[in-house]
Amino acid sequence: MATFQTLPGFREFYPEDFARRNHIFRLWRQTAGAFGFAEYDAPVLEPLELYKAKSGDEIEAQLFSFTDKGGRDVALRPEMTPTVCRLVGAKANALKRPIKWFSIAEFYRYERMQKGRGRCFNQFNADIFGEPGPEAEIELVALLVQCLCAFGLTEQDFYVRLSDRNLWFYYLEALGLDEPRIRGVLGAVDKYEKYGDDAFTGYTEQFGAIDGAIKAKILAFLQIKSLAALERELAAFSGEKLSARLADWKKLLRGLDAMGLTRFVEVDLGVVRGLAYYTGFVFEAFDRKGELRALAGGGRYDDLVQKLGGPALPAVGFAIGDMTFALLLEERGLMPKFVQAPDVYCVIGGEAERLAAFGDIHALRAAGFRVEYPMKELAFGKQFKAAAESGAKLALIYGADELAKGVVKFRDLTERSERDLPRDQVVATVRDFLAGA
RNA sequence: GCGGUCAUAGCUCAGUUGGUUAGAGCACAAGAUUGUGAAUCUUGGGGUCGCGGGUUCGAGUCCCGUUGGCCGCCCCA
Repeated sequence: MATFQTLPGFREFYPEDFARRNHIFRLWRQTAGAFGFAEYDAPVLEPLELYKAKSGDEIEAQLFSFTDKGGRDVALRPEMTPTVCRLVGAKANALKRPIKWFSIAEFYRYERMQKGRGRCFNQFNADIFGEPGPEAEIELVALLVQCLCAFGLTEQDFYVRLSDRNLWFYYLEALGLDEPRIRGVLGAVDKYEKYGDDAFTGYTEQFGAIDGAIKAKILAFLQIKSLAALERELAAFSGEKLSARLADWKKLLRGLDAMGLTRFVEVDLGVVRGLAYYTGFVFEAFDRKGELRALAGGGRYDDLVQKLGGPALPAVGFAIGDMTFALLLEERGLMPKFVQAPDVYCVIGGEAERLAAFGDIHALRAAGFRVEYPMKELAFGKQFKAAAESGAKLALIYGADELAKGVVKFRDLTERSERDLPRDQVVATVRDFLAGA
């Protein structure tokens, strides 16, 4: 047993693990590129104050934070949003709108481990700045869906729940609640799915028992699962805010429908999401079976760039975590097996032949081919076995007989056929063979 | 922060009411095999039984503590 262990909740990526991670990152990156998002990155270590400013002092308990040698209070980043707000805020006036950015980065949270949650994880983050209308949400929900579909997941595997903090706010306002009570109700709404009526306990303690008629309206609103139901419910209310909001909903859902994404999206006003900085549409992706933690989450946060010292700038964003996502891929059998197979395996007779082979090996590698050979002298039988196991498509055989004739033996490992090949044609022949394969 | 559960080889695990030098399969390595393919056979390396303490003539086994894993609660940006 090793003397030193990894810190709790941290992960090590052996080559097979790293290949899986790369696969995920590669498809996310490719998908974001297709949607016209530009990639960025930023420091892993940030001023502690950046996160306190966004989330309040309590956040420190869940951060890897410490004082550095210069006396600065710092924290390993637990999320990307404050950082990207700073980046965008600092150059907002010079950036072409809309600003569509994404990142794939590692984050740290000082939390207890659970299935799908560790202290160190990766997230894909995508954000759009400078677009106040639901056009930004359309783009991001579409990107979110495609970031999952790119791996072969379908509407059978996951769905996106769509909700709206603004709509709740305007609705509860129309029911005559003041702002503190609205926040109290939203807290209850967020918990309702899990706790039922007990979700209102906190509200009752703070504000007294909620009016029965109002509670009934709230519970009815919470059940709304479609645009049609929403329109019916709001028909009884007048007011510009609510009708403008309804128009946004129509635009959003029509846009998603036109992209063919309706089958992935569900209206579900029960989703409010914990943190209070969201200001409009919010959305979360879940596995259909409901066995895993949320796959992704996001929403609109129009006030945050300004709150963190930048100009007023509307923003929407979401993040996909890699841990739950990888669990889902494994569960659905969508995680490929990765083998790092060379293109060419060289079989080498002895030390003299090895020196001859080295020239070709390096030339092939310089030409971009993946070439392997045994580092130690091995019987031919073993070498052919190794060549077959390596997954290489062809073997080059450097034996004394061949080299005496100025050739190498070129063996197609799939066909099990061989022919002699003049030394000076090795690179060109390998290129032709692999291009045809 | 709280609770449950587990910890023996790289992996999966066995190990009897406490009793000699802790085992198997897989994996890895060597040989059979000095020029041709995932087989077979033989052999080998690899363990302070998570760590520390206690009970005992004797602890992988029983007790206490601790660290870590997994699962759940709180939280979830």
